[in-house]
Amino acid sequence: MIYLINEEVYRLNFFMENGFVRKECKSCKRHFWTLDPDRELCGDSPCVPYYFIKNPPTRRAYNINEMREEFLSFFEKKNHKRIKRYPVIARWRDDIFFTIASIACFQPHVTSGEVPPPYNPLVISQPCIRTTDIGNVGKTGGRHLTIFEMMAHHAFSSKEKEIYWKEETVAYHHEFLTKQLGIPDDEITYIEHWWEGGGDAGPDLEGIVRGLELSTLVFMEYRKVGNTYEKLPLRIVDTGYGLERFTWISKGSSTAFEAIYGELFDKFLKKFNLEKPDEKILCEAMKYSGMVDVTDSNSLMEYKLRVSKSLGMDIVSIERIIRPFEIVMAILDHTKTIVFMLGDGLVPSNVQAGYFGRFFIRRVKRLMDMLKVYVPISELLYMQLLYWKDQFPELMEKSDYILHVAELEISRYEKTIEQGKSIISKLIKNEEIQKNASIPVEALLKLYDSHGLPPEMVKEFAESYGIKVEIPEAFDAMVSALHSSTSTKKEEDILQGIPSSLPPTELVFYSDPKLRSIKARVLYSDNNRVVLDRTIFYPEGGGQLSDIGVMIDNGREVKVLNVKKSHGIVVHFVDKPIEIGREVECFIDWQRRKILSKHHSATHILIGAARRVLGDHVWQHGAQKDVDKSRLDITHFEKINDKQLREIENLANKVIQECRPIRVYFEDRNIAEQKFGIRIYQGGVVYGRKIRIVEIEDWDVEACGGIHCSNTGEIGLIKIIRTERIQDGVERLEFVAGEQAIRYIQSQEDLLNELSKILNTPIEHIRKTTINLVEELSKSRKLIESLREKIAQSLYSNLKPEVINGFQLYYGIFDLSHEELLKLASFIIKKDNMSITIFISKIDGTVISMIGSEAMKKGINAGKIVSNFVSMFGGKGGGKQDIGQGKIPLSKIQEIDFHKIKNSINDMVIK
RNA sequence: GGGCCGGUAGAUCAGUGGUAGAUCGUCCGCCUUGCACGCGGAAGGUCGAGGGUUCAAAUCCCUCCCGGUCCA
Repeated sequence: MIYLINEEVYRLNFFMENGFVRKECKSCKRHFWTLDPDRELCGDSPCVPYYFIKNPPTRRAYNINEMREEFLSFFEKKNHKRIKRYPVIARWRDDIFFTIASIACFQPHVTSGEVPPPYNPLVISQPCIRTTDIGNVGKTGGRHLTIFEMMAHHAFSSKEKEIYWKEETVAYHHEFLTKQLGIPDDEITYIEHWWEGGGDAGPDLEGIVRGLELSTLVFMEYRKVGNTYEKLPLRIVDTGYGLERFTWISKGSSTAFEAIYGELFDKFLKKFNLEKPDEKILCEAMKYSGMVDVTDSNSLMEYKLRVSKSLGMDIVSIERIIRPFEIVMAILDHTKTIVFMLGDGLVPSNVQAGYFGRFFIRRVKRLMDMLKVYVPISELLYMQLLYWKDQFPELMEKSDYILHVAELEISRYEKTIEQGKSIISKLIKNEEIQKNASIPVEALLKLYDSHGLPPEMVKEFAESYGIKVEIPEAFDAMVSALHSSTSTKKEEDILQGIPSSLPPTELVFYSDPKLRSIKARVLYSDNNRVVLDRTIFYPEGGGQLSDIGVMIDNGREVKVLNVKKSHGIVVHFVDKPIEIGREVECFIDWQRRKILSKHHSATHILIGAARRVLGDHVWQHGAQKDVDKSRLDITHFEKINDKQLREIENLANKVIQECRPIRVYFEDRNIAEQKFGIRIYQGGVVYGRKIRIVEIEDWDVEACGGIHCSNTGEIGLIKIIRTERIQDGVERLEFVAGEQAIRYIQSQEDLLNELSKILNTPIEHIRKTTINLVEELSKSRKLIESLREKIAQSLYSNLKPEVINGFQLYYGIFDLSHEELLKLASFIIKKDNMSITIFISKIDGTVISMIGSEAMKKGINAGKIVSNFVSMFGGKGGGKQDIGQGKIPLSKIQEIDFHKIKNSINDMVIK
């Protein structure tokens, strides 16, 4: 729906009064505003090459720190409040993993109008991570980066309060570029554009200088609803000034990376033993790199030809010179991304945001492999940390964690690849594959899906063994087809059929959490649901189970089985209906409530303890508070060892013994964030202007809707009962608290007592006794084995075979076990290759037959001998040619007539 | 959250219902001035745990534990 876009929205007084003219670009047909009436092109790449290279338009060169400061202090002077950066991991959002723009820090709560911005107007330089362009990083000289800083000034205007809007925004922008940086005003073009993102939309202007888009000035005022746009309650100035691009243009260096990383770039080159390519080649290559549409191979070829022509060199030679340099740029970019991700507490994992941490680390490793260099990744990351330490000191504080975890990831990756190679070499021994000398697609899919081996790696490895591998175009689609059956379960609508006119339920469990009973009026009821005007029943939420209890309706007891909340309405699930309009008396199961609140408070204590023991990267990943036991999932990069577990447990119990107060209160969202930081969102995304804070004094603060104890002392005791790794990077702690902890310890004690009785030894000796027992068992096994050999030997010498047609028939009923008979038979057939044996155990009716190698060649079949035999005596059994086993009922043993057996074997021999 | 693959000797793994194996490593012996190689021999196993099916389970079924991996 483009009806909102007309040139009027861009026709600013600022342009009119300052002599700008509106033109259409001859190349891309976009409209733009300029002070140069003769200009025909918009000035953006790909319509023009970068012509700031070796030709910067600014008054002077800035390094990245200087440029950031220049921007922030400029807007401070214009009455903007400078605010601190947000983490690159967007934990306050449930729709994105990373902070992708400065405005992302304020979505959705501020942009929706629900929560006021922390300051208004404000200025920020926000590090952002975008993974979509990862494949292009390095190839475009710096147009694509996975991590960049978005400098921005934001103003949030409402009907009540106007801050500023388009005119001032463009004026500020223009003043910053011209007066502050010294860019000639006729070199700046403003391209008209329409912006949409995250459901919001509005017109925007892109600020372009010498082929480089420096900034985007978005005027957010619509929300996209279906196919139409609705006015937002706020009008938001959402600007984005690319710090790296401003720095680049001010230096006029051949690539942005030289501008961003300065001497770090040279250090990386030195580390990899690479020379910087000839400046002339580099400049020429990068000048046109902005004109490449990386998704279009024609455009790429065109670009190569153009560079080749202008340098008078062939494409291959240029590639050979430029390619390693491009890879180093990608490594520079990715290692910075890794430092920020890990520094902001990301734990690499196979899921969600953590997956990207792993992905980037593995990618750096692969890039180094392409360069055929090996430098420990931790060295590169440390160089990044040193480079950024003055600007982002908080990252250096996390250096131990960052370096350790990155190396850990590398070693995991190497292990996967190593194992992968052995899996592939085994696979290619397969006959079918040898015959066709190629690996089929299904196998390729399986290698990736089950073993994580990228098809490119399989191809490279298999082809070194002469096995061809063809990777189908649709490989990714085929992978997702493998998982197509995955169903996303829909959340059932608990309010279905309930009139929407009902008022929100008054939540008495918050205002008076100690109340055990209350009278309330029934506003709605059907067969299994009741809605009241007010309730003390805590609904399921925040990982805490609901209260249960009863409602008394005029002496009649109605059971409350479960309670849920949706859109402010608390729905009680009950076992029978109640007449609407009745007043009922509610009683909650107080014992259960007490245990649940203990478990909930214990969860908060534990996460505080885990963070102190394991590190700041520990975040709650999920939690469930049940009656019997509870569990807390936390992010951590390796298995929690016993010592750490004890430390966490001890620390948690220390907090309990200190009887710290637990305060629960509602707080303004901005104030809470400023006071306690993003860390309060352990339990996930929380909505609303006022949020409910649960604060354990000097220990843990979280935004949480649960019911808690008022003092840590009430919990009494926390016992962690086990840990489990539920996925990479996420550890589950199962624990019990209060009475449940005591009960647990008692049951452990019962177990020990029982063991003590069984082993007939005091508890202190159980350990040693068990060790002895296991050793004894092992020794006995060996002894039995050797005795069986001996029995077989001695029995053999006493056995006299009967000769039938040249075969030696050994038979008999013995007081021996199954295993002993096996030994005996196997001993005989090794000595006598014309032997046929058939033995029966008097102990359990086992029948064993084995035959010598020559007898086998003559067609005797031990399996058949046994099956014939057992069928005669009502047993079961069978086997292969060389061995048969079976069983007959013990009662039949006295009926055994060996003549019959001999006859049946005779039949077999004659056949 | 939903799949898939795997767990057998110290290590790497083979073993599709019928006597638990191979290679490397270890130890002993031979050969050798010595070492490496070579030759001969030996030790080394709760077949991840528990339950079930079966005359018979490393093997089939169920539950659990551990590791790897993919998708959302």
